[in-house]
Amino acid sequence: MYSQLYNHIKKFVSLSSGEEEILAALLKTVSVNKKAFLLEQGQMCKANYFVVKGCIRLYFIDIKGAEQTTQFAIENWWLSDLTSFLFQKPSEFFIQAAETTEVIAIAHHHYEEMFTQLPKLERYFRLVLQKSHQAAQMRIRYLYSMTAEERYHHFNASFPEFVQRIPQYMLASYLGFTPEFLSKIRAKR
Amino acid sequence: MYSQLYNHIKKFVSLSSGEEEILAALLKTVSVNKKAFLLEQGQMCKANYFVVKGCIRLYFIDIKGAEQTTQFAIENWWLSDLTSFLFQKPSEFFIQAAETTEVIAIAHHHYEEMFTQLPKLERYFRLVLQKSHQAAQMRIRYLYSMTAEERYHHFNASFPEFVQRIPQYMLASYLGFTPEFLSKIRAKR
DNA sequence: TTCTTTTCTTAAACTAGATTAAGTTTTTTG
DNA sequence: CAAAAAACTTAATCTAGTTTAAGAAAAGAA
Repeated sequence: MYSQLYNHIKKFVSLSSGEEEILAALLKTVSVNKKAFLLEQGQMCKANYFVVKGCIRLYFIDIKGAEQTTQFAIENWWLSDLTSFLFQKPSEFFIQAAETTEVIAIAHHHYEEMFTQLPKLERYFRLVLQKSHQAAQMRIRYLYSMTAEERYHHFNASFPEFVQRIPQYMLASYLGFTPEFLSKIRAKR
Repeated sequence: MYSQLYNHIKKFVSLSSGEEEILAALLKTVSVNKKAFLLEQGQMCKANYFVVKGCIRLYFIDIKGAEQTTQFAIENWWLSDLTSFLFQKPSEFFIQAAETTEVIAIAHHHYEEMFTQLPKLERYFRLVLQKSHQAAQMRIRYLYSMTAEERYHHFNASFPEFVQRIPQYMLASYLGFTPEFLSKIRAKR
Protein backbone atom coordinates (compact mmCIF):
# COMPACT_ATOMS: atom_id res chain seq x y z
CA MET A 1 0.00 0.00 0.00
CA TYR A 2 2.45 2.62 1.21
CA SER A 3 5.54 0.55 0.49
CA GLN A 4 7.14 3.15 -1.75
CA LEU A 5 7.06 5.67 1.08
CA TYR A 6 8.29 3.09 3.58
CA ASN A 7 11.23 2.34 1.31
CA HIS A 8 12.01 6.03 1.02
CA ILE A 9 11.91 6.41 4.79
CA LYS A 10 14.14 3.35 5.22
CA LYS A 11 16.87 5.08 3.24
CA PHE A 12 17.17 7.40 6.23
CA VAL A 13 15.84 5.64 9.34
CA SER A 14 14.83 2.08 10.24
CA LEU A 15 11.14 1.26 10.32
CA SER A 16 9.63 -1.91 11.82
CA SER A 17 6.43 -3.38 10.47
CA GLY A 18 4.74 -2.31 13.70
CA GLU A 19 5.81 1.23 13.01
CA GLU A 20 4.67 0.95 9.42
CA GLU A 21 1.22 0.08 10.72
CA ILE A 22 1.12 3.03 13.09
CA LEU A 23 2.11 5.31 10.23
CA ALA A 24 -0.36 3.74 7.80
CA ALA A 25 -3.22 4.75 10.10
CA LEU A 26 -2.26 8.40 9.56
CA LEU A 27 -1.83 8.31 5.81
CA LYS A 28 -4.13 8.40 2.85
CA THR A 29 -3.61 7.71 -0.83
CA VAL A 30 -5.00 10.27 -3.23
CA SER A 31 -5.25 9.96 -7.00
CA VAL A 32 -5.28 13.19 -8.94
CA ASN A 33 -6.11 13.41 -12.59
CA LYS A 34 -3.93 15.52 -14.83
CA LYS A 35 -4.79 19.21 -14.27
CA ALA A 36 -6.80 18.47 -11.13
CA PHE A 37 -6.00 20.30 -7.91
CA LEU A 38 -4.80 19.22 -4.48
CA LEU A 39 -4.91 22.82 -3.31
CA GLU A 40 -6.50 25.97 -4.68
CA GLN A 41 -5.72 29.58 -3.83
CA GLY A 42 -7.68 30.69 -0.78
CA GLN A 43 -8.03 27.18 0.67
CA MET A 44 -6.09 25.83 3.62
CA CYS A 45 -3.42 23.39 2.47
CA LYS A 46 -4.85 20.20 3.94
CA ALA A 47 -1.83 17.92 3.69
CA ASN A 48 1.81 17.37 2.98
CA TYR A 49 2.06 15.26 -0.17
CA PHE A 50 4.52 12.52 -1.12
CA VAL A 51 4.53 11.74 -4.83
CA VAL A 52 4.31 8.00 -5.52
CA LYS A 53 3.91 8.32 -9.27
CA GLY A 54 3.49 11.32 -11.53
CA CYS A 55 4.21 14.98 -11.06
CA ILE A 56 2.62 17.83 -9.13
CA ARG A 57 3.51 21.50 -9.15
CA LEU A 58 3.12 24.49 -6.83
CA TYR A 59 2.18 27.66 -8.67
CA PHE A 60 0.45 30.99 -8.24
CA ILE A 61 -1.21 33.46 -10.55
CA ASP A 62 0.61 36.79 -10.81
CA ILE A 63 -0.92 40.27 -11.15
CA LYS A 64 -0.93 39.90 -14.92
CA GLY A 65 -2.84 36.64 -14.71
CA ALA A 66 0.12 34.46 -15.69
CA GLU A 67 0.81 31.14 -13.96
CA GLN A 68 4.12 31.11 -12.11
CA THR A 69 5.34 27.63 -11.22
CA THR A 70 7.58 27.82 -8.18
CA GLN A 71 8.15 24.13 -7.45
CA PHE A 72 7.74 20.69 -8.94
CA ALA A 73 7.66 17.34 -7.17
CA ILE A 74 8.04 13.97 -8.88
CA GLU A 75 8.42 10.43 -7.55
CA ASN A 76 9.77 10.29 -3.97
CA TRP A 77 9.54 14.00 -3.23
CA TRP A 78 7.37 15.80 -0.72
CA LEU A 79 5.46 18.96 -1.62
CA SER A 80 3.19 21.30 0.28
CA ASP A 81 2.55 24.99 0.79
CA LEU A 82 4.21 24.89 4.20
CA THR A 83 2.97 28.29 5.34
CA SER A 84 -0.61 27.31 4.70
CA PHE A 85 -0.19 23.69 5.81
CA LEU A 86 1.53 24.37 9.14
CA PHE A 87 -0.58 27.33 10.27
CA GLN A 88 -3.78 26.54 8.38
CA LYS A 89 -3.79 29.94 6.72
CA PRO A 90 -5.46 30.48 3.33
CA SER A 91 -2.95 29.66 0.62
CA GLU A 92 -1.69 31.95 -2.12
CA PHE A 93 -0.82 28.90 -4.21
CA PHE A 94 -2.32 26.12 -6.26
CA ILE A 95 -1.05 22.55 -6.15
CA GLN A 96 -1.93 20.87 -9.41
CA ALA A 97 -1.16 17.54 -11.05
CA ALA A 98 1.01 18.06 -14.12
CA GLU A 99 0.35 14.41 -15.00
CA THR A 100 -2.11 11.90 -13.64
CA THR A 101 -0.55 11.44 -10.26
CA GLU A 102 -0.77 9.30 -7.17
CA VAL A 103 0.26 10.86 -3.86
CA ILE A 104 0.36 9.80 -0.24
CA ALA A 105 -1.08 12.53 1.98
CA ILE A 106 -0.39 13.22 5.61
CA ALA A 107 -3.17 15.48 6.80
CA HIS A 108 -2.58 18.53 8.98
CA HIS A 109 -4.49 17.04 11.93
CA HIS A 110 -2.26 13.95 11.80
CA TYR A 111 1.04 15.68 11.23
CA GLU A 112 2.04 16.47 14.83
CA GLU A 113 0.51 13.18 15.98
CA MET A 114 2.81 11.38 13.57
CA PHE A 115 5.86 12.84 15.30
CA THR A 116 4.47 12.02 18.76
CA GLN A 117 3.81 8.42 17.83
CA LEU A 118 6.90 7.94 15.70
CA PRO A 119 9.60 10.27 16.97
CA LYS A 120 12.15 8.69 14.64
CA LEU A 121 10.34 10.40 11.77
CA GLU A 122 11.65 13.69 13.15
CA ARG A 123 14.99 12.54 11.76
CA TYR A 124 13.51 11.47 8.44
CA PHE A 125 11.80 14.80 7.89
CA ARG A 126 14.85 16.68 9.17
CA LEU A 127 16.89 14.98 6.46
CA VAL A 128 14.23 15.53 3.79
CA LEU A 129 14.02 19.21 4.69
CA GLN A 130 17.80 19.48 4.74
CA LYS A 131 17.85 18.26 1.17
CA SER A 132 15.09 20.70 0.18
CA HIS A 133 16.96 23.55 1.77
CA GLN A 134 20.09 22.55 -0.09
CA ALA A 135 18.12 22.52 -3.34
CA ALA A 136 16.68 25.96 -2.54
CA GLN A 137 20.17 27.39 -1.94
CA MET A 138 21.33 26.09 -5.33
CA ARG A 139 18.15 27.31 -7.01
CA ILE A 140 18.69 30.86 -5.80
CA ARG A 141 22.33 30.69 -6.83
CA TYR A 142 21.36 29.71 -10.36
CA LEU A 143 18.66 32.38 -10.56
CA TYR A 144 21.21 35.01 -9.54
CA SER A 145 24.13 33.88 -11.66
CA MET A 146 22.77 32.57 -14.95
CA THR A 147 20.95 34.24 -17.80
CA ALA A 148 17.56 32.84 -18.79
CA GLU A 149 19.18 30.98 -21.65
CA GLU A 150 21.87 29.46 -19.44
CA ARG A 151 19.27 28.36 -16.91
CA TYR A 152 17.33 26.58 -19.62
CA HIS A 153 20.36 24.76 -21.01
CA HIS A 154 21.57 23.84 -17.55
CA PHE A 155 18.19 22.49 -16.48
CA ASN A 156 17.77 20.66 -19.73
CA ALA A 157 21.18 19.03 -19.39
CA SER A 158 20.51 18.10 -15.74
CA PHE A 159 16.99 16.69 -16.13
CA PRO A 160 16.44 15.77 -19.79
CA GLU A 161 13.77 13.11 -19.06
CA PHE A 162 11.84 15.49 -16.82
CA VAL A 163 11.82 18.27 -19.43
CA GLN A 164 10.04 15.82 -21.74
CA ARG A 165 7.30 15.20 -19.18
CA ILE A 166 5.98 18.71 -18.68
CA PRO A 167 4.59 21.38 -21.00
CA GLN A 168 7.09 24.07 -21.87
CA TYR A 169 5.06 26.89 -20.42
CA MET A 170 5.35 25.28 -16.97
CA LEU A 171 9.08 24.94 -17.37
CA ALA A 172 9.46 28.52 -18.60
CA SER A 173 7.70 29.93 -15.54
CA TYR A 174 9.74 27.67 -13.23
CA LEU A 175 12.95 28.95 -14.79
CA GLY A 176 11.74 32.53 -14.50
CA PHE A 177 10.90 33.64 -18.03
CA THR A 178 8.06 33.62 -20.56
CA PRO A 179 7.05 30.76 -22.85
CA GLU A 180 7.69 33.04 -25.83
CA PHE A 181 11.26 33.52 -24.73
CA LEU A 182 11.68 29.76 -24.35
CA SER A 183 10.55 29.31 -27.94
CA LYS A 184 13.13 31.87 -28.98
CA ILE A 185 15.89 30.00 -27.14
CA ARG A 186 14.85 26.68 -28.64
CA ALA A 187 14.72 28.14 -32.14
CA LYS A 188 18.45 28.87 -31.89
CA ARG A 189 19.40 25.19 -32.11
CA MET B 1 28.03 30.66 27.55
CA TYR B 2 25.61 29.14 25.06
CA SER B 3 22.48 30.28 26.87
CA GLN B 4 21.10 32.17 23.89
CA LEU B 5 21.13 28.99 21.81
CA TYR B 6 19.67 26.96 24.68
CA ASN B 7 16.83 29.43 24.94
CA HIS B 8 16.20 29.22 21.23
CA ILE B 9 16.14 25.42 21.39
CA LYS B 10 13.77 25.55 24.37
CA LYS B 11 11.21 27.37 22.26
CA PHE B 12 10.85 24.08 20.38
CA VAL B 13 11.97 21.20 22.63
CA SER B 14 12.80 20.80 26.33
CA LEU B 15 16.45 20.69 27.33
CA SER B 16 17.75 19.61 30.75
CA SER B 17 20.95 21.02 32.17
CA GLY B 18 22.54 17.60 31.64
CA GLU B 19 21.63 17.80 27.97
CA GLU B 20 22.93 21.35 27.80
CA GLU B 21 26.27 20.04 29.00
CA ILE B 22 26.38 17.27 26.42
CA LEU B 23 25.61 19.81 23.72
CA ALA B 24 28.14 22.34 25.02
CA ALA B 25 30.92 19.81 24.48
CA LEU B 26 30.13 19.82 20.75
CA LEU B 27 29.87 23.59 20.29
CA LYS B 28 32.33 26.40 19.90
CA THR B 29 31.94 30.17 20.01
CA VAL B 30 33.55 32.10 17.18
CA SER B 31 33.97 35.87 16.95
CA VAL B 32 34.21 37.31 13.47
CA ASN B 33 35.22 40.86 12.75
CA LYS B 34 33.25 42.86 10.24
CA LYS B 35 34.22 41.72 6.73
CA ALA B 36 36.05 38.64 8.01
CA PHE B 37 35.16 35.22 6.64
CA LEU B 38 33.75 32.04 8.15
CA LEU B 39 33.94 30.36 4.76
CA GLU B 40 35.70 31.18 1.52
CA GLN B 41 35.04 29.87 -1.96
CA GLY B 42 36.89 26.60 -2.53
CA GLN B 43 37.04 25.67 1.17
CA MET B 44 34.89 23.04 2.85
CA CYS B 45 32.18 24.63 4.96
CA LYS B 46 33.44 23.59 8.38
CA ALA B 47 30.35 24.28 10.47
CA ASN B 48 26.71 25.21 10.76
CA TYR B 49 26.54 28.65 12.39
CA PHE B 50 24.02 30.08 14.84
CA VAL B 51 24.18 33.87 15.07
CA VAL B 52 24.28 35.10 18.68
CA LYS B 53 24.87 38.75 17.84
CA GLY B 54 25.51 40.52 14.58
CA CYS B 55 24.90 39.53 10.98
CA ILE B 56 26.51 37.15 8.51
CA ARG B 57 25.77 36.66 4.85
CA LEU B 58 26.14 33.93 2.26
CA TYR B 59 27.30 35.26 -1.11
CA PHE B 60 29.14 34.28 -4.26
CA ILE B 61 31.02 36.13 -6.96
CA ASP B 62 29.35 35.99 -10.37
CA ILE B 63 31.03 35.74 -13.81
CA LYS B 64 31.20 39.53 -13.99
CA GLY B 65 32.95 39.71 -10.64
CA ALA B 66 29.94 41.13 -8.76
CA GLU B 67 29.04 39.92 -5.26
CA GLN B 68 25.65 38.22 -5.11
CA THR B 69 24.25 37.91 -1.59
CA THR B 70 21.88 34.96 -1.44
CA GLN B 71 21.14 34.80 2.30
CA PHE B 72 21.48 36.76 5.49
CA ALA B 73 21.37 35.49 9.06
CA ILE B 74 20.94 37.68 12.12
CA GLU B 75 20.35 36.90 15.81
CA ASN B 76 18.83 33.43 16.39
CA TRP B 77 19.17 32.15 12.84
CA TRP B 78 21.28 29.33 11.52
CA LEU B 79 23.36 29.68 8.36
CA SER B 80 25.62 27.37 6.41
CA ASP B 81 26.37 26.28 2.87
CA LEU B 82 24.54 23.00 3.37
CA THR B 83 25.87 21.32 0.23
CA SER B 84 29.44 21.96 1.27
CA PHE B 85 28.81 21.40 4.99
CA LEU B 86 26.98 18.10 4.72
CA PHE B 87 29.13 16.46 2.06
CA GLN B 88 32.39 18.31 2.71
CA LYS B 89 32.63 19.47 -0.88
CA PRO B 90 34.47 22.67 -1.83
CA SER B 91 32.05 25.57 -1.53
CA GLU B 92 31.02 27.99 -4.24
CA PHE B 93 30.13 30.53 -1.56
CA PHE B 94 31.61 32.91 0.95
CA ILE B 95 30.19 33.37 4.44
CA GLN B 96 31.18 36.79 5.67
CA ALA B 97 30.37 38.92 8.70
CA ALA B 98 28.36 41.98 7.64
CA GLU B 99 28.91 43.35 11.14
CA THR B 100 31.23 42.30 13.94
CA THR B 101 29.49 39.08 14.81
CA GLU B 102 29.46 36.32 17.39
CA VAL B 103 28.35 32.86 16.28
CA ILE B 104 28.04 29.44 17.85
CA ALA B 105 29.46 26.80 15.53
CA ILE B 106 28.63 23.11 15.34
CA ALA B 107 31.45 21.50 13.39
CA HIS B 108 30.86 18.93 10.68
CA HIS B 109 32.57 16.15 12.66
CA HIS B 110 30.24 16.82 15.58
CA TYR B 111 27.03 17.26 13.65
CA GLU B 112 25.88 13.64 13.36
CA GLU B 113 27.24 12.91 16.82
CA MET B 114 24.98 15.65 18.16
CA PHE B 115 21.91 13.85 16.83
CA THR B 116 23.10 10.50 18.19
CA GLN B 117 23.67 11.90 21.66
CA LEU B 118 20.66 14.20 21.70
CA PRO B 119 17.98 12.73 19.44
CA LYS B 120 15.50 15.37 20.55
CA LEU B 121 17.51 17.86 18.53
CA GLU B 122 16.26 16.10 15.42
CA ARG B 123 12.97 17.78 16.19
CA TYR B 124 14.56 21.16 16.87
CA PHE B 125 16.42 21.14 13.54
CA ARG B 126 13.39 19.72 11.74
CA LEU B 127 11.41 22.74 12.94
CA VAL B 128 14.21 25.18 12.13
CA LEU B 129 14.52 23.75 8.62
CA GLN B 130 10.76 23.80 8.19
CA LYS B 131 10.84 27.53 8.89
CA SER B 132 13.74 28.02 6.47
CA HIS B 133 11.89 26.12 3.79
CA GLN B 134 8.81 28.23 4.36
CA ALA B 135 10.94 31.36 4.01
CA ALA B 136 12.47 30.00 0.79
CA GLN B 137 9.01 29.35 -0.69
CA MET B 138 7.98 32.95 0.06
CA ARG B 139 11.27 34.30 -1.24
CA ILE B 140 10.80 32.61 -4.61
CA ARG B 141 7.21 33.79 -4.75
CA TYR B 142 8.31 37.38 -4.25
CA LEU B 143 11.12 37.07 -6.79
CA TYR B 144 8.63 35.79 -9.35
CA SER B 145 5.77 38.17 -8.68
CA MET B 146 7.21 41.56 -7.79
CA THR B 147 9.24 44.06 -9.77
CA ALA B 148 12.61 45.10 -8.36
CA GLU B 149 11.06 48.27 -7.00
CA GLU B 150 8.22 46.41 -5.32
CA ARG B 151 10.66 43.96 -3.73
CA TYR B 152 12.64 46.84 -2.28
CA HIS B 153 9.59 48.60 -0.82
CA HIS B 154 8.20 45.35 0.53
CA PHE B 155 11.47 44.35 2.18
CA ASN B 156 11.98 47.84 3.52
CA ALA B 157 8.50 47.86 5.05
CA SER B 158 8.97 44.37 6.52
CA PHE B 159 12.44 44.81 8.00
CA PRO B 160 13.12 48.54 8.40
CA GLU B 161 15.66 48.10 11.25
CA PHE B 162 17.57 45.48 9.31
CA VAL B 163 17.83 47.65 6.19
CA GLN B 164 19.62 50.21 8.37
CA ARG B 165 22.22 47.65 9.46
CA ILE B 166 23.64 46.59 6.11
CA PRO B 167 25.25 48.42 3.19
CA GLN B 168 22.90 49.01 0.31
CA TYR B 169 24.95 47.07 -2.20
CA MET B 170 24.43 43.91 -0.12
CA LEU B 171 20.72 44.52 0.02
CA ALA B 172 20.54 45.22 -3.71
CA SER B 173 22.20 41.91 -4.59
CA TYR B 174 19.97 40.06 -2.10
CA LEU B 175 16.89 41.54 -3.75
CA GLY B 176 18.22 40.68 -7.19
CA PHE B 177 19.26 43.98 -8.76
CA THR B 178 22.22 46.37 -8.98
CA PRO B 179 23.22 49.03 -6.43
CA GLU B 180 22.79 51.66 -9.16
CA PHE B 181 19.19 50.64 -9.60
CA LEU B 182 18.62 50.83 -5.85
CA SER B 183 19.88 54.42 -5.87
CA LYS B 184 17.45 55.16 -8.66
CA ILE B 185 14.54 53.73 -6.65
CA ARG B 186 15.52 55.66 -3.55
CA ALA B 187 15.86 58.91 -5.49
CA LYS B 188 12.16 58.71 -6.33
CA ARG B 189 11.08 59.51 -2.76
C1' DT C 1 -12.02 11.37 -38.49
C1' DT C 2 -13.33 16.12 -37.44
C1' DC C 3 -13.81 19.64 -34.09
C1' DT C 4 -12.05 21.96 -30.06
C1' DT C 5 -8.83 23.06 -26.88
C1' DT C 6 -4.26 23.44 -25.45
C1' DT C 7 0.37 24.27 -26.43
C1' DC C 8 4.00 26.22 -29.13
C1' DT C 9 6.06 29.53 -32.45
C1' DT C 10 7.27 33.88 -34.77
C1' DA C 11 8.18 38.55 -35.07
C1' DA C 12 7.83 43.50 -34.21
C1' DA C 13 7.61 46.96 -30.69
C1' DC C 14 8.74 47.93 -26.10
C1' DT C 15 10.70 48.41 -21.19
C1' DA C 16 12.70 47.21 -16.70
C1' DG C 17 16.77 46.99 -15.26
C1' DA C 18 21.97 46.54 -16.50
C1' DT C 19 26.12 48.71 -17.85
C1' DT C 20 29.45 52.21 -18.00
C1' DA C 21 31.65 55.91 -16.31
C1' DA C 22 32.32 59.85 -13.60
C1' DG C 23 31.59 62.27 -9.53
C1' DT C 24 30.15 62.71 -4.46
C1' DT C 25 29.63 61.37 0.14
C1' DT C 26 30.75 58.58 4.04
C1' DT C 27 33.65 55.68 6.66
C1' DT C 28 37.97 53.92 8.00
C1' DT C 29 42.67 54.18 9.07
C1' DG C 30 47.30 55.75 10.08
C1' DC D 1 43.41 65.41 11.62
C1' DA D 2 44.37 64.14 6.38
C1' DA D 3 44.25 60.73 3.08
C1' DA D 4 42.65 56.59 1.36
C1' DA D 5 39.20 53.37 0.78
C1' DA D 6 34.50 52.07 0.68
C1' DA D 7 29.84 53.14 -0.31
C1' DC D 8 26.50 55.72 -2.80
C1' DT D 9 24.57 58.68 -6.66
C1' DT D 10 23.55 60.36 -11.30
C1' DA D 11 22.81 60.05 -16.02
C1' DA D 12 23.36 58.43 -20.69
C1' DT D 13 23.35 54.34 -23.30
C1' DC D 14 22.23 49.71 -24.05
C1' DT D 15 20.13 44.91 -23.93
C1' DA D 16 17.94 40.70 -22.20
C1' DG D 17 13.79 39.48 -21.80
C1' DT D 18 8.54 41.06 -22.04
C1' DT D 19 4.46 42.19 -24.40
C1' DT D 20 1.23 41.84 -27.89
C1' DA D 21 -0.81 39.64 -31.44
C1' DA D 22 -1.46 36.29 -34.80
C1' DG D 23 -0.95 31.91 -36.68
C1' DA D 24 0.59 26.87 -36.63
C1' DA D 25 0.95 22.49 -34.59
C1' DA D 26 -0.22 19.03 -31.39
C1' DA D 27 -3.20 16.72 -28.28
C1' DG D 28 -7.79 15.47 -26.58
C1' DA D 29 -12.47 14.63 -27.03
C1' DA D 30 -16.44 13.02 -29.40
